[in-house]
Amino acid sequence: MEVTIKDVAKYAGVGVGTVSRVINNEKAVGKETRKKVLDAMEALNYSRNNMAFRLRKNETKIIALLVPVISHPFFAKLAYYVEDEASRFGYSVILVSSQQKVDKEIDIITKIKQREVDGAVFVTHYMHKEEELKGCPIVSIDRTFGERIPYVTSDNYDATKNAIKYMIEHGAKSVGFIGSKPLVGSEVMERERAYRDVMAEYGMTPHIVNEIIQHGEESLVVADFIEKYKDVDAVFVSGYTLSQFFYEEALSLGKKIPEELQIVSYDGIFKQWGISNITSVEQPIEEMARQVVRLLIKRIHNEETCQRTVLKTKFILGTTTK
Amino acid sequence: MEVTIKDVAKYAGVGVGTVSRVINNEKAVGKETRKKVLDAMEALNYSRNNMAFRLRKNETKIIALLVPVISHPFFAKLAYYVEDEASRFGYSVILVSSQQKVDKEIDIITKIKQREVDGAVFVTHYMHKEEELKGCPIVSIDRTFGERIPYVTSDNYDATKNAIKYMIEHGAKSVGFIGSKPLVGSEVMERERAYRDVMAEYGMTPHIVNEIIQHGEESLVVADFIEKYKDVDAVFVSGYTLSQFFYEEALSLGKKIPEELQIVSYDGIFKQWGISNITSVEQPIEEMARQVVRLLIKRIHNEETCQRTVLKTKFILGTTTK
DNA sequence: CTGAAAGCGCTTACAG
DNA sequence: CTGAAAGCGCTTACAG
Repeated sequence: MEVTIKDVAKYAGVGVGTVSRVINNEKAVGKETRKKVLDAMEALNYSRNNMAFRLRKNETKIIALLVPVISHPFFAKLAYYVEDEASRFGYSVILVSSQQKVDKEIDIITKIKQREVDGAVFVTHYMHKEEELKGCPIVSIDRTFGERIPYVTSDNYDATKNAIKYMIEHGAKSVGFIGSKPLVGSEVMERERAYRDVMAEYGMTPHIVNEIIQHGEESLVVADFIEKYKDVDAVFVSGYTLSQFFYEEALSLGKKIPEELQIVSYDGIFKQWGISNITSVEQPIEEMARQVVRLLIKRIHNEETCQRTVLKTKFILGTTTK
Repeated sequence: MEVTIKDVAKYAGVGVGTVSRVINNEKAVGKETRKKVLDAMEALNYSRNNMAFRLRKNETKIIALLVPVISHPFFAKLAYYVEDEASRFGYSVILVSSQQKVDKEIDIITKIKQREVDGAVFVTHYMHKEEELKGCPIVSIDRTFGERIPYVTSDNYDATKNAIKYMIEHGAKSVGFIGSKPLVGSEVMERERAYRDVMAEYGMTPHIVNEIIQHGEESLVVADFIEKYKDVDAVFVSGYTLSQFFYEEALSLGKKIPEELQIVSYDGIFKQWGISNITSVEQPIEEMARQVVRLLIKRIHNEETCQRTVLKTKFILGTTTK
C-alpha cells in the first residue's frame, strides 16, 4: 500500500541502504546516485515511516505533560510553552489531564516503560513508590518527592515573605493564610513556612487554613475562613484557583477590599484573562515551562541536571492591597 | 538492556510466539504454559515495547489536536474533552498550538504521512491544496474546506438569528455586527448571513465590521466600530475573544450597558472563569469535542461518517441585555 | 496448543 | 561511494 524505502530503491535502481543514506542526508553518497534517489522519492511521493525509524533509534520523540486539568488558565499557559519549547527540540507533547485520578499518573509511567513516550513532566501531586519510577525520565514543577526527580520551582519562601511584609507595611494588623495543600512534598509548602516566620518576626498570631481542598469545596472553605477569622484584615492566598474564590466570596460577604481586607495571592494568572485584579506573586510560567522541558530532555539523554531550579517571581500590584 | 519478548521466551522455555499470545490474551494457550510465561514476565519485569507493536499493527494510537492557541479558555476546554474522549478509545492526543503559523498545519499533515499520528482534528483556519490532504484522516470544527473533511459545528445561523431578535424584541432600534472573520470557509460565516437576514426582515440597516483581526488589534477594531456607529444600541459579537474586548472597550468609552448598548456574543466560555457576564450563545464544547473525536476515529478506520454534524447551542442571559 | 520463520519499514556495521 | 545482510521488538500465518 504505502510506498516504502524498498520501492524507492527498486525504482532508483539502488540498494535500500543507499536510499536510507540520502534520506538522512549523509554525505557519503555520489551526486548522481543521490539525484536518482531523490527523483524516485519525488516520483513515488515517498514519506519515511517514522514508526520504523523510531523503533530502530529507540526513541519516540514524544514527551507527556501531566497537569491536574488543562482547562485551567495556569496549566493551559504552561502547556502552551511546554509545547513550544519541546517542538524546538523536535519533540511532540502528549497532553493528559489527571482529573484528580492517580491512575493517570500511573498510565504515564506505563507509557514510558512501554516506550510510547520518552519521558514526562508531572505537575500533579500524587504519591508513588520510588522504585516504580526507576529509570523513568521524569521531571516536575514544584514537587519534591524523592531525590531522583529534578524540578523547577519559584522562590516561594522569599516571595511569600515579601508579599506579607508588604501588607503589614501597608497597615495590616492581623494577617491570615489560606491555602490548598498539595498531596505530596512540594515547594508550595514553603509558603506556609514563610508566613509563619513573618508572623513570628512581627509577633503576630498566625491564622492558618492550609488543607487539601477538593475541587468544588473552595467556596465553602473560603467562607469558613472568613467567618472564623473576623478580625483578619489581610490574607495571603496560596493556590492556583483559590484566590479567585476568595476574592469573590469576600466581596459577596460584604467585605470592602482593600479597606477592610487586603488580599495577595500566589499566581497572578487570572489577570491575563481580565478576570480580576488581585495583587499577586506572579510565577514566570514561560520560563518554568522552558526550563522544565530542557531539564527533561537532558534526563532523557542521561545528562547531568540540577535537582532543583528556582526561578524568580514578580510582585504585581493590583487593587486588593493598600 | 531492556527485556524483550525473547528474554521472556527463553526464561519461560517457550517460543516467542507463545509469549506474544499470552501478552495479547489469546485463549489458545495452555493453562500451564500461560502461567510459566506470566511468571517469567513478572520475574523479568517485562513491558511490551509499543514502538514495535505499533509498527506491526501500523497504527500509532495517537491523534493530533491543532488549535490556534491552547492558552485560550475555549480551546483549553476543548482540549480537555478531546483528550478525555480520545483516551476512552485508547488514543493519546498530541497538542499543538498553531500560533497563526500555517507551517504548524503542514507539520501535522506531514506527521500523518510519516505515521507519527493516525489522524488530526483541526480547529484552525488555513488554506490547503486539496490533494495534500488526500488519504489523511482529518476532521475539523466549524470549517468547511473541501468536501472530504467532515466537521462538527453549532447551529450558527439559527442561534445568531434568535439572539439578534431577542435584542430587538427588548428594545434595540439599531443593531450592529462585529466579527473576526475566519481565513477559510467556515460555518462561522453563517452568523453574518443570519444577521443580514434579520436586518432585512425588520427593515433595519446593517452595520457590519467582519474582517480578519490580528491578535493584538482587537481593541483598535472595537473602538473604531463603536466610534463609527454611534447610534447602534445593540451589538452581536462573533468570535472567541472579541466579546471580552468589546465589552471592556465599550465600558471604558463610557457606554452604559445594557441601557445604552446591549451585547450578545457567540461563545459564553468566559463566564466559567468568572470574567464577565455577557449574554451569549454558548456552544456545547464538551459535546463538540466528543463528537469530533469519534468522527476522527471513524475516519481512521475508514468507516462512513457524516460530512456535517450540527450541535445545538444555548442562549444564556447575562447582564448585557435588557 | 505451540514453535520456527517471515515480515512490519527502517538503519547500520561490514565488505568491497 | 554502494550493496547485501542483520537486526530493532514485535505479530501472525503456517505447520505440526
